[in-house]
Amino acid sequence: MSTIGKALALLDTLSRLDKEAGLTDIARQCALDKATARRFLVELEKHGFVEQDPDTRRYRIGSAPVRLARIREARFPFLRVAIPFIEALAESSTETVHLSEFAGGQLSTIHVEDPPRAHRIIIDVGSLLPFHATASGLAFLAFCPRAEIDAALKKPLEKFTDYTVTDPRLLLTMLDETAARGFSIIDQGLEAGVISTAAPVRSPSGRPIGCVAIAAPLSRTNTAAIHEFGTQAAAAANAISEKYYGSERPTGTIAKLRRTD
Amino acid sequence: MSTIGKALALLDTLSRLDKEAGLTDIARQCALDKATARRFLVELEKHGFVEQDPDTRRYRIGSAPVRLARIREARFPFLRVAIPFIEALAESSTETVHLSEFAGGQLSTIHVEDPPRAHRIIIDVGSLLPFHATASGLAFLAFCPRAEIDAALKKPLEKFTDYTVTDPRLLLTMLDETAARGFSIIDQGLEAGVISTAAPVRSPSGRPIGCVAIAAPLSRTNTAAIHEFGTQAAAAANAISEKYYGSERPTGTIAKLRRTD
DNA sequence: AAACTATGGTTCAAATATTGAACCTTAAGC
DNA sequence: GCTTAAGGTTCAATATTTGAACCATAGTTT
Repeated sequence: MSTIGKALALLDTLSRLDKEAGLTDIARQCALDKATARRFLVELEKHGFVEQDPDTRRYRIGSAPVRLARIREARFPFLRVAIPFIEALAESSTETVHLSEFAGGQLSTIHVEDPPRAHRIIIDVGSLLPFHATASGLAFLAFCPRAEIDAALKKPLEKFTDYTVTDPRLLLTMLDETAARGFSIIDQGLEAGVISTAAPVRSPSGRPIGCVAIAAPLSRTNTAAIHEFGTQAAAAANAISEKYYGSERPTGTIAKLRRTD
Repeated sequence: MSTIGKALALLDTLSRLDKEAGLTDIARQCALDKATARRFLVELEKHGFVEQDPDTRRYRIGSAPVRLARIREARFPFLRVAIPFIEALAESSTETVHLSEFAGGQLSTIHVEDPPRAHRIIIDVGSLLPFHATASGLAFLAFCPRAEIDAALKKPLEKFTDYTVTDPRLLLTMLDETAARGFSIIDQGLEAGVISTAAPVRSPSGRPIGCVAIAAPLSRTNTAAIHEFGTQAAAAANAISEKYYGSERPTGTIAKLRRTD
């Protein structure tokens, strides 16, 4: 792996820790030599990507990403555009609605709207969504080129619950259904007792950039309700896509996209 | 320079461009070989720090910084804490108030509040503040250890206007005045017709982490008004510091800090 | 208080990744 | 259909990265 990759992986690891971490800790978590980790941290600090607390000597994410994020959001205001739709969907569905974005080969949760209910699904911003075990992952993959689907299904597929589907053939069938329907459904794939449905937000070229998903307790849903949620998620995803990219629409139909890619 | 440093410098350059840029452009702007720039971009893209538009093949800042920024702000909510004070100051002073943060060896503007007046100073979020030519830069340096002051004044000091002070000896005197007074004043150092005053937000250890600054048209200010603004900026900076770090106060007096560092 | 341990931080020869001139490919312009 | 320019790739030469061993400091145990 390149040096840059290792340094960025360190940054990612640091960001996923619950709190500030010391040098030895960081080196261990990243499987790097202490000297290497230190040089990376010093270099990242020079550019403001990490900060070292002068008292505790522990490291934390710096402020450079905040500046970059502002620029990114100013030019490419995905959150700003999407959040109103997510809020509306949370209100109408009275279930947890979350938005994910594809970046760095992973699908990450970037926003969550909780419904005002005592019993609801809790999802954290920043959490990663496995492609094979979440509605978002499936919805994302279903509209990707075949090569990327195969690549994703070739990796080891972790079994999170008794219901997690890990058979690539079966997953392919589910992807076909998702593509045909326009939204995915995953029954307890990541967490027991939770059923989810999701639809992709796509760029004008048809490529998915993220997903809108609704997660509900299995105990208070039925097939009809889930299909209704899926339809609503797909509508929200399309609305976000349209607002985000202007009135350009994804080229071609879903079926055509899957064939030509 | 390390590979990581070069890659992060590329990211910084990309963020400062007005719009998305092509490979050749980026390579030229960063003084890198095309092959090198490409490898960096590919590596940065893998981790979500840049994105390549699939149609135009141009590159832009990716979404990874947005995720990192969320984490940073959740753990270290500088903007969230500071903005109310900046807003209040803009309202009471009826001039442009801006907040800067030190990161990666530079002082960058991270927030600006414009007053509701037709004639006002315009400052962009993201703009860099030279240490010797801005009130923020001076206020920051004045509370830094002597070694850092010397390092900053040793660099070539650009003359932005006829009024920019570039004599290190004179600047040192101004820094002493700033430290004694608690806020800096710069008369047309960066832009003709603009006078500014600033005070540092400091961590409990006394180290500046950023500045609160007020910028006003020279034509409608006088010495008394500027001193009043300076006092207000210092009060806001201290209030931010206190709220941000809890009730811990910067250790020692200003004079002591300057001597012992 | 001496010995121990854990952490942050540093060094330098050996190992490895990076570099860039030259090359290929594609697409637009004429 | 030729020319130009941009994106992208290759591989030997080269500069950077690596990590075992080291030092320094602070807290803890005996």
